[in-house]
Amino acid sequence: MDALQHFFKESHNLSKDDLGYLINHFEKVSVSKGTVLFKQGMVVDVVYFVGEGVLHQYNYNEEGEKVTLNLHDGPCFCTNLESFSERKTSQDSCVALTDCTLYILQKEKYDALVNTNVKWSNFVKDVITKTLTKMLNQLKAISNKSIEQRYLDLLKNNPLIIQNASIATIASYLGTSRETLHRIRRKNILV
Amino acid sequence: MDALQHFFKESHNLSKDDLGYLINHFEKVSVSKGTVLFKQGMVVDVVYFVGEGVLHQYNYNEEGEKVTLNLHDGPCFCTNLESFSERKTSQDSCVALTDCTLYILQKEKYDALVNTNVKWSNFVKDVITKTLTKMLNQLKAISNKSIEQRYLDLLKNNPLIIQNASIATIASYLGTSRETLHRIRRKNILV
DNA sequence: CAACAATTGTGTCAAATGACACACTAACAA
DNA sequence: TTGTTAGTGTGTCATTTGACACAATTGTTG
Repeated sequence: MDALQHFFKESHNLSKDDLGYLINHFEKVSVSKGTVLFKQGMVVDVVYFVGEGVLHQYNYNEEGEKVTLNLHDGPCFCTNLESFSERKTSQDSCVALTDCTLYILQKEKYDALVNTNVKWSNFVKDVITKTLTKMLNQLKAISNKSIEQRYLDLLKNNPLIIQNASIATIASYLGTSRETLHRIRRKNILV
Repeated sequence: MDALQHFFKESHNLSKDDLGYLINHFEKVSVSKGTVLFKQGMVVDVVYFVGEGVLHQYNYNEEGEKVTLNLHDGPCFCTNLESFSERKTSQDSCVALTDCTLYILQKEKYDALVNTNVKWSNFVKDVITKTLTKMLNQLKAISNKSIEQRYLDLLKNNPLIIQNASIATIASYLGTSRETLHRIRRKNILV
């Protein structure tokens, strides 16, 4: 439970007992590269916490092209939130690009946690609030950056993503074409 | 309290009593065009619910250019979430582009609500979850659309935004230049 | 009304991009 | 080994875009 404990210790103040209580809701698993974590058409009834490894979340647009929605590089959460919280079928799929250490939170355990008492409900509320805040800040940051700068940032901050995702996947993630990303790569070959 | 009641009735199941209890946390105000709702440097200690009207949320990038973060067209919530939830100073500002009917939720009232009991804490958690879900879906939708399509969607779904924001503001919101948006406008003059 | 500022409309041009075509390489199976 | 497949590297070209410059229009203020 190492990575998970570390994450909650860093991001939220919890007593030792509370931390133990929380961690008990998760189940640690190791999955190998290529494992499908969820797939288009199913209801995603778990939240994954990625301890180590890289996940690829994607769907297909009207033209049938694969569109990368997210490249998760632990430590972070990964799920299809709408599917999880409203029990809808997912339009996204998620596959492990590397061997991964994951911590699984089942929907029933999640529901039990948020109904324990007001403290735990507020704790989950705060985790979700932080997730939303983080996403808003990322969007702000992105809006001021060129594709090239975003690629260089990724190279610096998330080298595992660069090493394990194909150039086409990264291009789709950055919202550009494979060829343009290749030009950027060639130009920055020394970096 | 019309627009606010209507919003919560539509989006969440609440008994009459619960709806009344919730609504009591808000204060209805009318503001005129040009009113500053919050400003860079201050701590945003309220959440606004926009009943009617258009708000412009923006900040400045490193080059000192105004960047539009959001154009809020009621009914919707508007705040700086990070500033509100963590009492940090805001880097964003927010101005009314039209006369507006707003419903203000003070931070103290918010804190009181989420600490009432597990039911209300979970209610707020669900509102935030829905907000996050909605944003993720918008991002998905945007990633498949051209600037032109997004402009036409805005014209169709949020005509008040088109009517009240300048072409430069809308261009910034869509992530393009004033000139390019003008080309799109000229091309679709008949629409 | 005149003067001024702010916004919008427009043309030109260099640069960036996407689409297409195809060669090259690596990994893997038969 | 050979063939196959997926992924990557590369060149060409039409199109789109952003930047710049400036005209036209609108709105505001004295």
